[in-house]
Amino acid sequence: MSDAEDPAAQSLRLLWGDVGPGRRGPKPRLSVAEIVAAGVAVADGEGLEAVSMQRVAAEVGYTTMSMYTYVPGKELLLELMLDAAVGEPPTLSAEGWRERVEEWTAQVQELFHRRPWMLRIAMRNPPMGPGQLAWFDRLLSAVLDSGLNGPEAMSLSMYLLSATRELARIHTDGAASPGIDEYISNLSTVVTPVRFPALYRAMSSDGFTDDVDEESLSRFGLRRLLDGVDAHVADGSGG
Amino acid sequence: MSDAEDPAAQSLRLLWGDVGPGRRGPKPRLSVAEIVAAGVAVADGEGLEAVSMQRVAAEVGYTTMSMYTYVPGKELLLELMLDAAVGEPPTLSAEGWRERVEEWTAQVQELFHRRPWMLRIAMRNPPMGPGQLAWFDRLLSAVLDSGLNGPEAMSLSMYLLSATRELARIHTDGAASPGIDEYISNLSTVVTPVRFPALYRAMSSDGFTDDVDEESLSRFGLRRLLDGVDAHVADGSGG
DNA sequence: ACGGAACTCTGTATGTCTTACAGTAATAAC
DNA sequence: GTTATTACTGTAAGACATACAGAGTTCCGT
Repeated sequence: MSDAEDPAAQSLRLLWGDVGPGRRGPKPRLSVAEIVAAGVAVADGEGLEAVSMQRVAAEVGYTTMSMYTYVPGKELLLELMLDAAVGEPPTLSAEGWRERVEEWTAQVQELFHRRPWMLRIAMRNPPMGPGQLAWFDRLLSAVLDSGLNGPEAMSLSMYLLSATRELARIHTDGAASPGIDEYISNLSTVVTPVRFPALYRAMSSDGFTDDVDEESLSRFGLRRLLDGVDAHVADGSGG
Repeated sequence: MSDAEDPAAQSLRLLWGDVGPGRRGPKPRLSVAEIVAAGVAVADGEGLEAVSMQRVAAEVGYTTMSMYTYVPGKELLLELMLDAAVGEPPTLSAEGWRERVEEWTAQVQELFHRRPWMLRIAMRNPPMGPGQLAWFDRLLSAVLDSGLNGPEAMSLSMYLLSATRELARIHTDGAASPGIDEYISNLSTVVTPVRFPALYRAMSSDGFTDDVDEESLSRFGLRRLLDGVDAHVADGSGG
């Protein structure tokens, strides 16, 4: 950590845990992993806003500045937390590829609900550490089984992940804020047929409930997406 | 702005521009709109990180604290900026509903590329001011023309918007950070067939280029989603 | 064995940030 | 014209990231 180093390279090295052996000074009494775990614990317990260098340092029992021995700054710490927080990727037990994709989706949703702070880390660099890649690999595996080729499966997996992630963010936005119900009902006051015709039409149609829960919202889109994959595969190869 | 007020109600009132007439003190020399516009200008020119109360105040030519006369805090200012920054919703000129959805998607992408800071505002409350709703209404209108019913069209529009937004975020993550190419090539070092089998398979298949551009990435997913809609509509009503 | 390089950890300090609070001036209601 | 209400200013408090210098620790080369 002494030499000036490309931030991207630094990010990679820390994410993938290269240590570099045979170092001269005193034995480190801490580790990057411990610090990252402490950060995750703070975020879990008190929210992302409570994660400060001082708070994390207090958590591990060292001074604030000693954190900088292990991690070059807060931003990278957050990246590392993100990758650590995903945990072990799920094992998909369902039979068909479709079912496995749905199973995967349910698992990420569960993760995002358990750790909503993951959805609110503002980053400037593309992270994709080992943890996130492992999850992504599981999804991609299921999607590849549909018969899509490599780039297609990649695109589709990214699309699916993106939608799921952002929907979870929107959902947890609402869950945390009080008065959300009031908010929505106030909103319907303002949705007039002249100003927002489509919205008005959709909201006054049969079977529209005010509270659109994430589960059903996400499911319909996902099903259509997978239907589209089926159609594409049937069209392209089988006939 | 004197009384204690529900933050959600405050949010709504400011987003929808209720002023409340007949006030007693001196005439306001500024307006919420001016302040928000200044914030947007700063974010456009110098990035979201440069947006501080002091910087915005300097932009409009008043003291930092005078901002708090109009806006209760920074977080709400960012919400207002988000809703203002979308601008006028696009007019969709294409014929078929599919083409109009694709046209809409291209327009949001353009918007997100032009103002990437919109994708990095961390919020705790659901915003959905008039600006965002207007955009959403246009999308929903096109989707409704497919034949989906209200809740279905709503779900699908949310799904589509979410995917598009998150893909844009990922893309602009990469675009801003230097050494991204190096990053990716380093990454492929670490993708071994034993650790990430699906990823390895997908990446070594034919026609895989290292740089997956957002355009094609997003397009494939979108097309499958719309195919799925076609299938669903044909299945449900027409026969 | 020993000098010094390299490293860990601490304490202090600086600059930036949000925002609370008190004060001053202006305006409209009564 | 008195008074409540509001706009705006100045100061300052408290949180925060992090630069820097120093003290102590360990290992390498000699």
